[in-house]
Amino acid sequence: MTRSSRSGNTSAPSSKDVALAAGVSQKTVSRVFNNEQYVSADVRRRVQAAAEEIGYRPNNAARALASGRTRSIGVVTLGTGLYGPASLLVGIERAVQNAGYALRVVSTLEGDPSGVAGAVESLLEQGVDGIVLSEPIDEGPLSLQVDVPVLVFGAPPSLDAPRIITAGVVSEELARLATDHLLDLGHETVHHIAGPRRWYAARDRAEGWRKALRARGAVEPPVVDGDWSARSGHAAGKALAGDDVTAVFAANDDMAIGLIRALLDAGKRVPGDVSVVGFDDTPISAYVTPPLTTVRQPFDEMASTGLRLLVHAIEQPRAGDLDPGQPPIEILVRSSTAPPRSRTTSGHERTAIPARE
Amino acid sequence: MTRSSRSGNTSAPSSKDVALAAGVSQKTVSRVFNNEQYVSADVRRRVQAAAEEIGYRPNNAARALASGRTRSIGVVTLGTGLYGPASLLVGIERAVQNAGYALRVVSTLEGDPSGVAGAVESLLEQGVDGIVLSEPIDEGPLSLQVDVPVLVFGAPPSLDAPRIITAGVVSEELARLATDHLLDLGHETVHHIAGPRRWYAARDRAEGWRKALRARGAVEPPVVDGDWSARSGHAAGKALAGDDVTAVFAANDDMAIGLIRALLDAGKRVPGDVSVVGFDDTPISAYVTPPLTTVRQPFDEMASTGLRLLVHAIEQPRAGDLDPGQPPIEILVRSSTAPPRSRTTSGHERTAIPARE
DNA sequence: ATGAAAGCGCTAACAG
DNA sequence: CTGTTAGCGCTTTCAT
Repeated sequence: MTRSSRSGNTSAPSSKDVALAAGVSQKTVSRVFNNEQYVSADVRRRVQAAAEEIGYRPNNAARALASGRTRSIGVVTLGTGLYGPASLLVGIERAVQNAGYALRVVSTLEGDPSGVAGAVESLLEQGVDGIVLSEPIDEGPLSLQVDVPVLVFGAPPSLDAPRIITAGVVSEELARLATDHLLDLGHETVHHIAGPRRWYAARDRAEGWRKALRARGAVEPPVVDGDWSARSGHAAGKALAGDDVTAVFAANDDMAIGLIRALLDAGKRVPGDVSVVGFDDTPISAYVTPPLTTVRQPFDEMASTGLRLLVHAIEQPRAGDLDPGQPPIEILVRSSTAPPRSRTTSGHERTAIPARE
Repeated sequence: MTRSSRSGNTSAPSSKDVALAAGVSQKTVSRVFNNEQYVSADVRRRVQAAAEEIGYRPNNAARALASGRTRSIGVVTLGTGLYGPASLLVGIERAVQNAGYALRVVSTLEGDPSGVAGAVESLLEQGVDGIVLSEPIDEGPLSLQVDVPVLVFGAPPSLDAPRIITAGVVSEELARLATDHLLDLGHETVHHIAGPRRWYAARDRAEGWRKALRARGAVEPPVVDGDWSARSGHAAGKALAGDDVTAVFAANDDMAIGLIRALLDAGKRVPGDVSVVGFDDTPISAYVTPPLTTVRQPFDEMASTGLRLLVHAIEQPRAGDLDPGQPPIEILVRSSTAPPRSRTTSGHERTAIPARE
């Protein structure tokens, strides 16, 4: 507990110090701290006691240098507070720790062209056993020579790595689910407020929406572009409020909320005049006015599944890839969606919507 | 086994390989990559070309081992998607990178008693030059022997470190600002929906609210406990809707939104019958119904200022502490607050409750 | 079941 | 301006 202050202000104790104190060789200390076999219980105890006594902490830099492995995973993420990326990062954090790895994070800035390549480069210098690319924006093809496995959320970029794993891309299916819900309620078609086109997620969601419309032979209204912000949803709403729009699928909840705000300001009722579906199931979406029908991405599932695959690729370099499985997806039907007014008598009071699926 | 034979399939190239290729000593390569002076421009160019040519990347583990420094900073954060902690983490990420350091993250789980100590321990093993404790929950006193400077957001825990820096705690002032705003509008008193008491931020906000009330001699209604979620704000709203409440300060925007939902459901109008102020300025707060009056924490400022101090402590161990300065704070007045409906301004003054401190 | 020796790739002193 | 010589604290390999 107490460090000898007087004589040895000589940096942190090393395994050699522990060995000396325990009366064993340095290698034996190493064995104990790596849980290797062939150490007698007695020696193990002595070493542990000595280590505790002098406050020994293994030095990971030395470990990494000698072994070539760091037991750490690096993640490249967009440095933004947006709900999707942030939630995924939280899931990755947890999954990395659960797997017994340390986490190094490098964040990129939207609009920085060399961002992703530089971020990967920096992780490689730091030394990581695997990389998670949670970079939602298409910054063009990367050509990187990476010597560790890479887990990619979003579209796989062109990079040269021993193993590339793609995980949990469900935006398209969720968008179909959302659009189908509105169509099922009887709306003739569904408008779409999309995210920025450079985002993979925005493209996937628009694509899912488009496919749902086509499958029913519904007309495909022009996409309204947003930037994920409530502000942009609000602007889109002002544009849409004049038309005879009855149903809108917004590519995230924030835009849906801005949209609803604009609709209400324009004297429309939601869902009386216009039904709205969001995307994300942000924590407040059930409590806004009206409570928002939305779809939920299984971030934790995506992160833990993805990480399982990545760790497998790290630890069994020659084995085949595991089956990623299919993450569960769901739609949360709340009060922002209803059949179009023409099909009901009174549209504006809080009507209970039969969940249909 | 010798490395770097012509076959080239032997692990990564080292600075020795670069030296060989450039016809200089290994030390000179090191000089170039550390931007040391006293390297002729010509040699510098040759080394850089050779490095590029053979795809050399410095090995940070070796660097760290030899120098005792890692140029990395570790952060302990609560593994949650909550707006506050997540926003602060984003700010820290950016600030750490701007300072030229790498970032290691360890997240803790709410309710895990040994979490923070274990997290710090793990960072110390990984090797970091400084630590950021962005742990919003009071898990009781820590007694840790840490040998690097520590930057703390929230209350300083009891730990033994060469330098402890506390940064940007402005919750209390912001809470006063929020409460004063309602009082200034003419409300007799202000109710408060608080966060969980184990959170420093919750306590600070409740304290700011309390001080504002006392300063005016307003009665201090019992605190309503929430858990930051819109759901809990909703529950609090149901409880409050029966009483003759005219003004509420919620400790975050999510609870404010849940509260408003409950108030509206109970037939109250906001701000007609009840004024509500939130806390955080979440991105959607301007677009909910009604647009929410709220206060904003300057996360980016807090992070960059804190980090400046931390880096200073790392790089100038013997210099005094820098002046943290005061982060700017502001209230965003939107449409959820108004004067009380019956400005009857009864002549009877309420007696100030005796201050207990 | 334990130990000795030899580096991992780099930086830290010193030379020159 | 450039090179030489030692390690940093650990894992590896090979003995015992």
